[in-house]
Order: sequence, then structure tokens, then C-alpha cells
Amino acid sequence: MFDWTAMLAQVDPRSATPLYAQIAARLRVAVASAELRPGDPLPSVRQLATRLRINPATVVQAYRELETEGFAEMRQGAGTFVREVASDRRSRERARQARRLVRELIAEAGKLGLSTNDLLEAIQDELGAKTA
Amino acid sequence: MFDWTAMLAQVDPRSATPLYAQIAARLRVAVASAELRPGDPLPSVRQLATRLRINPATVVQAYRELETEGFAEMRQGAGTFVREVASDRRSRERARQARRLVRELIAEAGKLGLSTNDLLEAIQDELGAKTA
DNA sequence: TATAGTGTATTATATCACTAATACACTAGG
DNA sequence: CCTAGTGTATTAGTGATATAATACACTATA
Repeated sequence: MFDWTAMLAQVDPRSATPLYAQIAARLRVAVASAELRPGDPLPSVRQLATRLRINPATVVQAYRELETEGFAEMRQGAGTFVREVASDRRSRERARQARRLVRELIAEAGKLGLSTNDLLEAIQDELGAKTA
Repeated sequence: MFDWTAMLAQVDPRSATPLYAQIAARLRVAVASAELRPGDPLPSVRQLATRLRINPATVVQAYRELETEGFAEMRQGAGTFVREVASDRRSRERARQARRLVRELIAEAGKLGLSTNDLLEAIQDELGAKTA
């Protein structure tokens, strides 16, 4: 199950991150962590929009992003549903994708002139990792 | 000293982050890491705009942001100069920027459905940090 | 003191992301 | 079949960003 009520408190219109991105991010994680299972219906575009007091089109944008990424499927006239994810292929690519992101992090830090140590300390703060 | 030539290659108009923000971020860290020292002149608004092939107003916006934050001082008729910044604040600024990058990393990882552990392993590979 | 080089200010235009509003098209269930 | 409830599509408003064109005010220095 998924606690839709809790989501209401989490989505913040004043945040710098777009509403649609906040919604998509939350649901993406919900799918990844099996809070939402394949075949589960997402709330209708209008339902969620009404609950969040935002525009339906914004919810559509969130759902469309999830569909593009393969997390959900929008069926006209029926609704939007959680999709079965090809977990085999995804898990095989995880390490590779993670390394790519970390390399980008290092590149960005380099552009800004941040030292490796600056990064490691930030990682420790944000990810709670003990670094040596 | 500061390698202004290298900065030309780093500022990217196609990036999602605004040009003025890219410029300000780079110079902010340059001050924070003492690449640029108090009293050092920044390039004139027109000079930097010409070199970066962008509009002078965009450079002004970057400089003004730096001035608001206390990293630089704009003197009409004279130029823009690096301001004296306390060392503890410089280190705090580096930490702040590093945390910002790490948060972006985490957000991107979330989009891809990567776990914290996936990230930590990649960090260990790429940065040689021992993670627990 | 001339003047070239600074920052300052204003107005206008264009583009893009985000959100909104409002019709339209389809599907499922009675 | 019908209709309430879906997603779809189009158009528009808003704000941030960037560019552009000018004019102005100040400073350093030859």
C-alpha cells in the first residue's frame, strides 16, 4: 500500500523543485521500493490534482515522466497503472549508472575548484557514510 | 592566480543552470579556495561578456550576486574586486557548495531508482573512499 | 583636463519551464 | 447504449532567464 495522505504534506508548491518533479520523484521511489506494485492504479489525474490543490495538467506531466521512464502506464479512459519493471536489466546497469553519476559529481566539483576532501565531507554529511 | 581561460570552456549556455549562476558559482568557490585573493580585480563586465560571448547584463547579474553575498565589491568607474572574506566563512562556503552537488547526485540517483548503497559503492570506486 | 575604460540604469524583446484553464476522446460498468 | 470517469490536447498566463540597445555616471591616468 501507499500512504497518499502523507504525500499531501510532502508536496510543496513553494519549493524550488517543480511540483510535477516532486510528485514523480515520490512515486518513483514508491515503485522502486515496492510500496506500489505492478498493476496498482495511481490516483486519477483529477483526483490527485484536487487533493493536492494543483492543476490536473501538472499531475499529467508527472505521470507522463513516469511513463517515459517505464515506471507507469497511462491508459486513456481507464487510468494510470504501475508497470512491471525489468528489474534484471536495471540491476545489471545500476553500478554502471552510479559510477557515471559519481564521475559527473567529480567533474562538477572540479569545475568549481572544490577539493576531493570537500566532496568527501559533504558525502559523509548527506549520505552518512564514514570516509577515510 | 585564477585561470580565466579555463573558465571559458566551463561556462555552458545549454546547461540547465543559468549562465549568471554558473559564473557566480565558479567565482564564489575561487574566492573561497583562495584562487582569487582579496583585492584581486575581476575582469570588467564588458571584457568577460565578450570572452564568454554572452551579454554584459548577464555578467552584471553574476557580479551583483557575488557583491550581495559579500564576495566581491563593484566600484563604479574602477572595476569589480575580490573582497576580504573570513577564512572560516570560506571553508563553510566550500562545504555548502559541496553539499549542494552531493544533493544533486542523490536526486539524480533517485530518478534512476538507485539505492544509497549503489552510490556508496560507486563513490568508493571513483574516489577511493572507504564507506561503511 | 581629456578621455578611455569602468560600473549603473532603463527599456524592450525573446525564450523557456511551469502552471492553469478548458475543451476533447476514450473506456468501463451499469 | 450511456454516462461517469478516465487520459489527451490545445491554448494561455506567469515568472525567470538571457539578450539587446542605449544612455548615463564615475574613476584612473596619460
